[in-house]
Formats: sequence, C-alpha cells, structure tokens
Amino acid sequence: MKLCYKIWLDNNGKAFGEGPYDLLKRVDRLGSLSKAAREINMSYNQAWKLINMLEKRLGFKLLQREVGGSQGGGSFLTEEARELMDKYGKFSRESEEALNKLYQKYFLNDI
Amino acid sequence: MKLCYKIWLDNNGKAFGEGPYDLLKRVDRLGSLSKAAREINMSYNQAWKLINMLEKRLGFKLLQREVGGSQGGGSFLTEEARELMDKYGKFSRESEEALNKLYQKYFLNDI
DNA sequence: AACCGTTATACTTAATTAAGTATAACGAAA
DNA sequence: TTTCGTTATACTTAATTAAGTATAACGGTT
Repeated sequence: MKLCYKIWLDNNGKAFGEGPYDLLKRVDRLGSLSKAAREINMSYNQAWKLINMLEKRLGFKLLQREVGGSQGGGSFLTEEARELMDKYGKFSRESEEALNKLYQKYFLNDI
Repeated sequence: MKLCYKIWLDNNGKAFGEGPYDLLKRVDRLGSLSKAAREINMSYNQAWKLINMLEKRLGFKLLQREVGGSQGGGSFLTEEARELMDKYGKFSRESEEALNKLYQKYFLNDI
C-alpha cells in the first residue's frame, strides 16, 4: 500500500501542476519546448497544446517564443513563469513532506 | 485561482479515497449499498463495481452483504472497513488543513 | 535559394474511463 | 406463490481524454 496524490492550481480547469513544472524546468535548461518535450517522450504537439492551455487559464504567458533562425528558434521562460515556478516548487515540496508525515502517522503499520 | 487535489491509497490501482469514504459513510447510515448510491446519483452497478474493485485491491472485505428477505437485503460495514475509514477520515481532514495552509502561504496574493 | 530545427495549428485516430442496459438469484412477508 | 427491494454480474454503449498525423511559416546559415 502506498500514498498517491495530485495537486494542482485550477482556474476553469487545470492551470498548473507537477507535469508543467517539470516541462518548464527543462525548457529553461534547453531553451526549446520541442527539446524539452522530446526529453520526456512527449510529442511537441502535446507539449504545445499543454502550454497554450495553461497560458489561457493562467491569463499570462509562460513562454517567450522565437521562430526561425539558424537554430530554428526557441522558447524561454517569462518572468511571470519564473515567479510561478518558484512558488509552486516550494509549495509542492512542502506539501509532499506534510502528506508523507501524515501518511506515516496514520498508516504506519501496513493496512 | 484555487487549489485542487486528490489523495488516495494505492495498491496496484486506486484502493481508497474520498469517494469511497463518502459512499461507505452512507452505506453505514442507510444499511444498503443501492440506497447509498442512489443518494449521490450513482448507479448501483457503478457502486458495486467500485466496492468490489476496492476490496480486491485492499485484500479484505469492506461490506458484509445480505441478500433476500422482506427488505430485499442490505450491506453493512465490516470491522476492517470501520478501522480504515477512521484512519482515512482523520488523515484526510489533516491533509486538507495542511495543504490549505501551504496554499495560503505561497499563493495568498492572487496569481 | 535551399536547408534545418524551431514554433504554430487543424484535424484525425486511438485508448482509456465512465456510464448504462439487461438478467438473475435471494428470501421474508403478504 | 407472488411481490419487492436488495445483491450479483455480464455485456454494451457513450463520453472523455490522450495521442498521433499532417502541414505550414519563420529566418539565420550555407
């Protein structure tokens, strides 16, 4: 038996969560949404749709896009994306700690 | 923007969570799975499949069933179901508190 | 001008999950 | 023995979600 959970921010649908957080981390490192998607075996199409949906729900841009050029272009985090990720990262980490602590408290002896 | 989350126990698939907890609470009050299901606009079929799945994954019975008789029969919580629900209820309540506190800490000023 | 790896977007298909339908056994009570 | 409201279970259908396919614009570099 194990504990499972999903936590997300919602605004007329999922607006941010662990998946997007991870994806954007990779975009930041790689400078490209398509590279980031590829790294986790997600199609670019899927990643693009995800980011677009989130931006609509959040009401601000997560990525600054550049199209064309010798490297084809790229995507980079906006300042607002960084702020959100910073908050969400801390929130997520502390949430995990809290839930695991409670799980141990109540389900220590296997059920 | 609001916080959303789902928390569940897993053992080769979802083995217990908020939905089953609520359903079993009603079974306890009504003495019938079909009545409990009806109360939350869930088909009996659906409720039955749910409970059966949970029992398989948990490895013990949640309901003691009685078939036939003037009232048709009924379902009643097993002792193990009561113990699990007691633990889960407290765990769930404290988890909610903890998560809401963390959400306020990080996302107080609307994003 | 041709190439290349991006972003952008519509459209289709598959997979998974949820919901519904249909039957039947049970057993006390009338 | 008929009725009634349960539990039990297989089978089908619908709905939702996820995944895939196809096409095009962009703009440095060669």
